[in-house]
Amino acid sequence: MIIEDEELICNELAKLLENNNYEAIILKDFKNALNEILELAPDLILLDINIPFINGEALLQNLRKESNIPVIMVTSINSETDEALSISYGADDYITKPYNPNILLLRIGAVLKRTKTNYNTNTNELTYKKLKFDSQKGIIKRDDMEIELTKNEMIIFSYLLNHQNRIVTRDELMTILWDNSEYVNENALTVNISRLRNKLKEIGYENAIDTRKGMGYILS
Amino acid sequence: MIIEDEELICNELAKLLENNNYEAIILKDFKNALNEILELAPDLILLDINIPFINGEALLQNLRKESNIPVIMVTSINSETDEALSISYGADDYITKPYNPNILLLRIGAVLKRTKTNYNTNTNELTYKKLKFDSQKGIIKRDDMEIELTKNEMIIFSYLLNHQNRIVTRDELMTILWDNSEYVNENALTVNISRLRNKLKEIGYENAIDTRKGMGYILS
DNA sequence: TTTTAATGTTACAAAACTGTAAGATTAAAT
DNA sequence: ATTTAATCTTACAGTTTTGTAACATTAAAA
Repeated sequence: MIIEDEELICNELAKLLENNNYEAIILKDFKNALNEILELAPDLILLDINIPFINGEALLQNLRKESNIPVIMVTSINSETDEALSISYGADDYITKPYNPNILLLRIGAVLKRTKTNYNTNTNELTYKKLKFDSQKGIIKRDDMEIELTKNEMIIFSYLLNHQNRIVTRDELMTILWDNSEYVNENALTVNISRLRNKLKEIGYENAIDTRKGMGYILS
Repeated sequence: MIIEDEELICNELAKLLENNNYEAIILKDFKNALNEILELAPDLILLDINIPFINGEALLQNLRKESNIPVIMVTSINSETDEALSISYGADDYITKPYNPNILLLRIGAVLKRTKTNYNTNTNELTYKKLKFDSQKGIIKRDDMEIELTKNEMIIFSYLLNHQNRIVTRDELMTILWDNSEYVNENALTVNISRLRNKLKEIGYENAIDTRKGMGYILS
């Protein structure tokens, strides 16, 4: 979504984006910007701070209360001052006019890469293989199947998910579950792992958690 | 933390940073980079991709599995090609050599601003006033006080926190709590709100949740 | 001021969660 | 092949969580 008052630049930008396989929307009704953004839910916003009727910074601030849609700020101020810095509060990137088209594309690509998931404030979903994990509600969905995790199961699964690449030791898990792992039965962890595995099995993930005897567990 | 092989540039950078009230560490042992980073836990990393012994991209990828410490990629490739784009996977920003010191400072400031919290994979903390909310464990801390929320309380509190600026309707809360709000007693929500309020009171937040009769609730 | 609908509180029982213990299974080491 | 330590499974009981119902309070409307 392009938010920019100079029509010439708008069209130029839209053409550039469309030539590079992006879909471009030009926002016209500046006064209703926030609602338009939230309704259209663009993947990324190019926001000129110097547009009439609205204060770009304020718009960004208000937007950030509702959503983390990536925003690249466009400014015609060429100075490298604190002013330019302040612009970037809450923005994912910024670029100064006149911009080099290739650099702009590069930055758009980079921002999209690093924010490609989870930019709605309320979705806390992580993805693993084909399943979706809502770490807020503790629900895992796969196709039309769904399981509900308890708090402990959630903590374990989140941790394994965040460390997919390596073996997670039992001690680590004990620590994140109970902090002072001395007061709780060693077996409590094993039982919780067992319960988690049973639930994962329900949605077809028979061997998701792999035991490495003497070392720990790993998501496989 | 500066990861860069040209000593001249290293020192120049360190001086620049220190003159601007940052603390600079220069990484020497490239082969042990990942461990050093994780141990020293810098607030931000300036990473040159073209350093001997390690592949900057691979290092970034491995780092990203463990932590979201902000990384600004430094590249001497001046071309605006896909190559440069690929560099930015997982990086928070990138800059090409030779860089303008002021622009670099600007970018460092911007990256720090937008990532100032939560760059460890495992902390899910949101902040509201003086309290810290770990949405993973459902724990709210204020000073040395601490309360533990149940799943329902967590869902409500998270939602209010993510919509601090506006009134949240009872219907919205019913929907996020029970999806099909018809099967559950209207009063169940009221009771859950009540329980949440009691807990918040325990840590000194007497009137955190404000009732707007006929409209909903708002965090005040 | 009185009425009314919305929201709050409390107590309670059903359901879910969780650590323990006892015995079973497994993989590595001898 | 046997032993051993690590990990698993199951049943159980104490604890926590949760929706309901009955009654209380509040703010807005009449």
